[in-house]
Amino acid sequence: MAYDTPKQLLEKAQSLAGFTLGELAQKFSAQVPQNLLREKGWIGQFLEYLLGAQSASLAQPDFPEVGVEMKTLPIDINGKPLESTYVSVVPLTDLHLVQWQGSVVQQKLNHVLWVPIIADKQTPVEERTLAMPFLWRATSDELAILKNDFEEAIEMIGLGQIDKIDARFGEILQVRPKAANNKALTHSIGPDGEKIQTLPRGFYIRPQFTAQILKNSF
DNA sequence: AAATGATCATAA
DNA sequence: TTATGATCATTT
Repeated sequence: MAYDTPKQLLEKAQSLAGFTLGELAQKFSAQVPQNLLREKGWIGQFLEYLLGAQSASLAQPDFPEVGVEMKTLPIDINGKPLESTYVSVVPLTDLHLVQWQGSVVQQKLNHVLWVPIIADKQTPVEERTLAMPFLWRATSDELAILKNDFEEAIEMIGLGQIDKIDARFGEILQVRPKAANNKALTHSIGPDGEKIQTLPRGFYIRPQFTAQILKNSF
């Protein structure tokens, strides 16, 4: 399944609105996990399957043919986001080669298909309901903040300050651990340009910002 | 309650 | 190992 336009993808996604994950799973003979403890990405992967995403596990948008990234977004009954949104890994080496333009973050956030799911934790996974998906692009103001957050993080890492960055950095885009556990290590560079070991990190969008996106879209 | 840090599954 | 898909769990 390939799409000719973002709108075609949007309409496919919108055709799923109002159904529960259990109903959708039954149609496609999929098994819904009892909880997400051991399958935290199940909902996102199931939606990729339903929409026919092909570029699984590649550092590019889910639907490269139309340039759209799909993100599931858990919300409560009032439409408030329940979690941050993972965007991509944070580059920790060869920072001199990294620019906002062309970065994985920029490419993915250029055009996003948000798929909100009413997913209060007390609701069993199979009873969680898809809300109305919508396409989103950042405004020029939002884009400027995203770019600034990205560039500040990249600059600090380039200066060997990765271990000075915590989740409080970034107005919209934050940097948090993204690893199997807190013993997992990868390479970065230290204050004197030497090779160091550090925890892998990811860029995440703060829930306060996705709340604004939702508010502006409905 | 919100924010930060830790963690789980899977593919290539 | 590093990328994807994220949510869990503890701290503030």
